[in-house]
Amino acid sequence: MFLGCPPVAAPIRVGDKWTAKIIRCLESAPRRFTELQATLRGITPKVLTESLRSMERDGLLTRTAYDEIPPRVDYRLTELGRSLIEPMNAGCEWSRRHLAELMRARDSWYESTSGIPGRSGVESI
Amino acid sequence: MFLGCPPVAAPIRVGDKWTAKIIRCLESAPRRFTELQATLRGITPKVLTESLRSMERDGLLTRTAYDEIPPRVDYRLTELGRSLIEPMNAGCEWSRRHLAELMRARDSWYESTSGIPGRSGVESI
DNA sequence: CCGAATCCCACTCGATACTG
DNA sequence: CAGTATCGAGTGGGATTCGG
Repeated sequence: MFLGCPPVAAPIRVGDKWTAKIIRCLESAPRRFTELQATLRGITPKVLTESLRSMERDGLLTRTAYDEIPPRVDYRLTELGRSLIEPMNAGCEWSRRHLAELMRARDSWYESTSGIPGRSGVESI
Repeated sequence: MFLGCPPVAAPIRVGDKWTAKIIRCLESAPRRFTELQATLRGITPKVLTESLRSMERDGLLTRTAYDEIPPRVDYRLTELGRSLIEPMNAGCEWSRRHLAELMRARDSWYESTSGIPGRSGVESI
């Protein structure tokens, strides 16, 4: 039925917990590991490393290690990574316009069913 | 640092495995449970039910049960759900333009590192 | 400073079988 | 037809500790 419809890698790639935030964090300038960790409050080094490696693998950012003591590494967006900002902004714009309505729907659902909280949270980036 | 930046519910909501596909499936007309199940090849009744309930809870679609025998239920997008198509299309457009580049980066990463496959697959909708 | 190693939990998703 | 019940695998993410 949807044969020929395009793949939709972007929401999947960006829909995880940290990728979008990392891109926002690198939008204006390259950052060092510790800067990212400080900005992304709550991320552990392991998860930050995994996320950065995964994004590097997909060509969204580059990792540059300087041979100094103490060691220094910085991460910067590639053009490919930067190009994701546009669809991300489309998602943000949707949230700006419609998130309140979604939250209202969710609240009235819980009122009427006394249900337990479900999936799909809301994150700020 | 990013205080005041808008929440980004859309990629999170749509970034799961089935939500985007369900929206595409309901884009042109309401569908019954079995129609959805047939179109979304591979989804199990349990997961389809969970997804639909979760989307109903968030006001993305409505569920209508008709008191007939055999039972009949249909699902249709709300205006809120329909409004998600626009940012979804932005993600699709990004994939159309850049997915090949991402896959190339991923391939050359594996060539150079003999690494094991990582996260973030690619889905067609 | 920038991670790697290890352990662990929660949660999503799927397979299978059953029902009003 | 439209689900529900149960079980289980896989994975993303987190806590903690250790190393170059």
